[in-house]
Amino acid sequence: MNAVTEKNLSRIQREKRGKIQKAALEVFSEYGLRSATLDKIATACGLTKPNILYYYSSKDQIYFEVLNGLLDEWVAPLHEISKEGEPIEELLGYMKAKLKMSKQKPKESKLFANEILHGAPLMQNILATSLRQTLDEKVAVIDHWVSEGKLANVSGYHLFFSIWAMTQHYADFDVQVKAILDKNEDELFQDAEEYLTNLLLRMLSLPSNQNHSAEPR
Amino acid sequence: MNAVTEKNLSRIQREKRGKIQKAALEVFSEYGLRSATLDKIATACGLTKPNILYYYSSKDQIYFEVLNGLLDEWVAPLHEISKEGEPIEELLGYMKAKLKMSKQKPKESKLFANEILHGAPLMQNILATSLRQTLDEKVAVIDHWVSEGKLANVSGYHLFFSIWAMTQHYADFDVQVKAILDKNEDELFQDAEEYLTNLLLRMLSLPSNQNHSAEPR
DNA sequence: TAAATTTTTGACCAAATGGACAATTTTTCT
DNA sequence: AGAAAAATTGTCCATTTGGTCAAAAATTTA
Repeated sequence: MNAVTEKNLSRIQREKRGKIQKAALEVFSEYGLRSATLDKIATACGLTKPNILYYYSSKDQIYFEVLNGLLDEWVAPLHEISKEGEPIEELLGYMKAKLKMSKQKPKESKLFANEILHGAPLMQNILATSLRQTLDEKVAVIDHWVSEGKLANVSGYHLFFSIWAMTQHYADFDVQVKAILDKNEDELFQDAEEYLTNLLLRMLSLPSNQNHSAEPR
Repeated sequence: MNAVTEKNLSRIQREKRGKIQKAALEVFSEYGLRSATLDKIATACGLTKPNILYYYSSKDQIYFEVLNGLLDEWVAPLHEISKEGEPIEELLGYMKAKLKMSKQKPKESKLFANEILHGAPLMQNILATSLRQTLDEKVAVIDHWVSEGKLANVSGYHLFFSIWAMTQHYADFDVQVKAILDKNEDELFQDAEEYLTNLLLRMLSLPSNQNHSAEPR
């Protein structure tokens, strides 16, 4: 396998495919698969429509590539949760990583949100196998921590659901959030982090364990 | 004003418009505004496309009517939060009302989610005025409760964001939830309610206030 | 029951859009 | 430089789809 560069692509191939994917992310995240048009993507990346179709065989394929290209990155923070770490620290770290992604990658977040919202036709399989397996493992870690008395007794699955929901909310529903709060983005996410840190600390700490060592500002 | 029936519509008018709106909700919530077609709506309600356009002047108008028709119902639980009530009880009640809506009206939830996800072109104004005002009032109530020492010190705005996010997650991302958990819907929402009740209790109770009277199962 | 009104529909149109393709231009290789 | 390969584009096409319209059918009214 002559693997000089990723997948044996020429310089031009790599550049153009990169441009297309970047533009496609913009357009797909704003409009969704169906409402996005090749012309919009073409304009966004300064190529012509037939030129785009020279690099990707169809609009659907571009969408698929973009989605898949982001998947690993999207799930990565989950893998960082370490059995060996201090439970609450690990989970706070996970929340913060997810919140950071909402701030820095809102388009990606919206792309996934839209896909799942409409039945995840391209991801259902991955959700039910890969993601599920990873999550099962992490929930087992949480159960272990709970049984060891290091964490309040909570459902690991629902804990993850709520962390996902609350952090992604700031990206996916940013229009609503910004319609209600005037703060600039930095302030907003700063406040959100404080709020969520406090929330998790209170929810996950054992009643006895006077471990309320929230970072002082 | 001859207001015998709603807006002076004949029986046929009322029936057909109702059918169309119901079918439109199905189709729009599944596909979104752009991907939904009049033909799909027509099939879903057993009418022909021109017949639908006899009752509504355009596809956009149907969408607008459906969205607007649901708005009040959607915000209603917020108004139920009473200044006079017991703080934690009021907020738990709100969460439960929202969770119930996720269970019983997932299509409506998805419709709103999709609209906001794509910039809320038809609702931005309402979000920034009506919803914002209502929320400001309720946040003032929360601030009041906090200042009176009846509630732990939390940001009212972020509290509402997180309640929205966590409850709607079970409707909007049901595909993902169901790919990970095998439970049937009743069990799932029962577990979610327990989890969220516990979460809010722990987050909102004052440290001193040994008010952990979670409902025993 | 006959006229007037409302409702329904088949046929049709124009715009939008994903995609095909042959011809041309640019780049790479020898 | 010149041939070969890769990249780019203008043009075109078929399908989808929102919407029109005149005629027909059904309902209401007088």
